[in-house]
Amino acid sequence: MEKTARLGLERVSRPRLYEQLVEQILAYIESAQLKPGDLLPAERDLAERLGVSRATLAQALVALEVLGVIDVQHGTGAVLARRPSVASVIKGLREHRSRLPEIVEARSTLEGKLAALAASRRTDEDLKAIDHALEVMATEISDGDRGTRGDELFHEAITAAAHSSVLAQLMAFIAEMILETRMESLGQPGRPEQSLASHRRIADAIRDKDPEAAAEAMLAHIELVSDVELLR
Amino acid sequence: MEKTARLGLERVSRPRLYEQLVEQILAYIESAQLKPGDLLPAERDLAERLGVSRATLAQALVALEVLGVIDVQHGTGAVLARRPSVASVIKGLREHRSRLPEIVEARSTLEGKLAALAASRRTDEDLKAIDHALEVMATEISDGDRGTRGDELFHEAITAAAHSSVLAQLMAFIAEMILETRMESLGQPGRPEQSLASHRRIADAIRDKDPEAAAEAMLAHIELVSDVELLR
DNA sequence: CTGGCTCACTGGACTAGCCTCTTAGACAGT
DNA sequence: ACTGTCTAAGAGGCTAGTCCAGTGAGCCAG
Repeated sequence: MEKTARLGLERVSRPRLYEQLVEQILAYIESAQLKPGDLLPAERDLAERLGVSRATLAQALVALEVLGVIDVQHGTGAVLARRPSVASVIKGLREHRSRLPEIVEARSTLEGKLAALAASRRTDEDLKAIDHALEVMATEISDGDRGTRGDELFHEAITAAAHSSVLAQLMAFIAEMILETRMESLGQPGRPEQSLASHRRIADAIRDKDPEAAAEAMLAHIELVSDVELLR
Repeated sequence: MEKTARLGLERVSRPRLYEQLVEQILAYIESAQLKPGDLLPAERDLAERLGVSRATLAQALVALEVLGVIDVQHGTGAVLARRPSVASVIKGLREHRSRLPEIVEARSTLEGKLAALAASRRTDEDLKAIDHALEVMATEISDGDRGTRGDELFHEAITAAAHSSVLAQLMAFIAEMILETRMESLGQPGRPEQSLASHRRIADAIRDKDPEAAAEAMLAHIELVSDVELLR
């Protein structure tokens, strides 16, 4: 991955049929004004209408099930999940590919909280991992690199130190969004030295077990990084 | 759905083969110490080892792809996604089914922010939807109900009023978790009248476009509701 | 009216086969 | 030797056909 990413290239992942089907079915649900609890057409029927085999349609249905859009019941059919919002949100995300400000907003909300939790829950091992990340970043920068690996490690260490698997999963979600929207740079520091300095402030607050200062430092850090990114 | 849910019953969704396969493959990845970038065994091979057909295995792979665990490439194979953390987090969640405190924590973090955003971004239509939810809840309560539908509407209206699809999706994620962990009650008010009153405080702060008061009121509300739930 | 049975319909899963894509290695030509 | 081209093996993508297993409406006997 490293080389291709560095070159800005990315293996073009050919479209899979089931992915198209997901889109089409989502569109159908909306156009047909289907409400939660309603049934999708029978598999054999749908497959014929969409011009694909049942096996492929089955894949699309699995995807929709994992996404939480439908609930497939043996003998009954595919019923729309009680939360239609999920479908529309996913559709919305696919459409305008979540704009940058919203992602920054979500990220700062979560990471602010994570920093505060890390300050109150960190163990000595957590702190060691955080310090290690700082060292890695410092070494990278002195080598002329941008310190992206250290940056990544740092945020991962803080997430781990917060000891909240739910919030951690939400962060993983956002990280995925950032990748998907091809805004990898968002996770990277603008001016390396400046970024490292604000990392140190965060780490110090966590070391001192000061939740408010940690949250504040994290918010300032994200604002700094994001501002720089927005200028491009 | 309504009737069965009210009775605490739930249609036992028969296990699907592909779901078991997802678990097995996840376990295999861990046991085989596979790292990001590594390849899973070939489909034909894996299918034979697991004793299923390729078509079924393909469904499991689609599920893993949607979950962000792997990336299937035509002609090459299924490669582990660069973020193995996602897999382990998902696995962890499945195992200990995220304890209540963590979910409350995540929910209050997000909803506090959502309330603040709603206060600064709400349109008149948003406010109308919020007031409508309050009315529904009031009607339900005076009818002797617990006002769950109104409660749901209220939180949905606030999420919508915040105008942040990213945060909205994260909330949808948590809502799903709550459902999956069969802690539906978490989303419901403890003492209906008390809950309604704190909803009104939140709504007033949003009406006045006071972000800080809105966030504070929301946090107080969630604390109230959660405390009640924890006593059981 | 009730209980039990049947049958049409739904999804679940498998098999066999053919297509396209990727890649390593053989084999030329330089 | 190096380099470019070609080929074949092996990977996933997709289809068609078949059979199995739940679901539920409707019929019919008690």
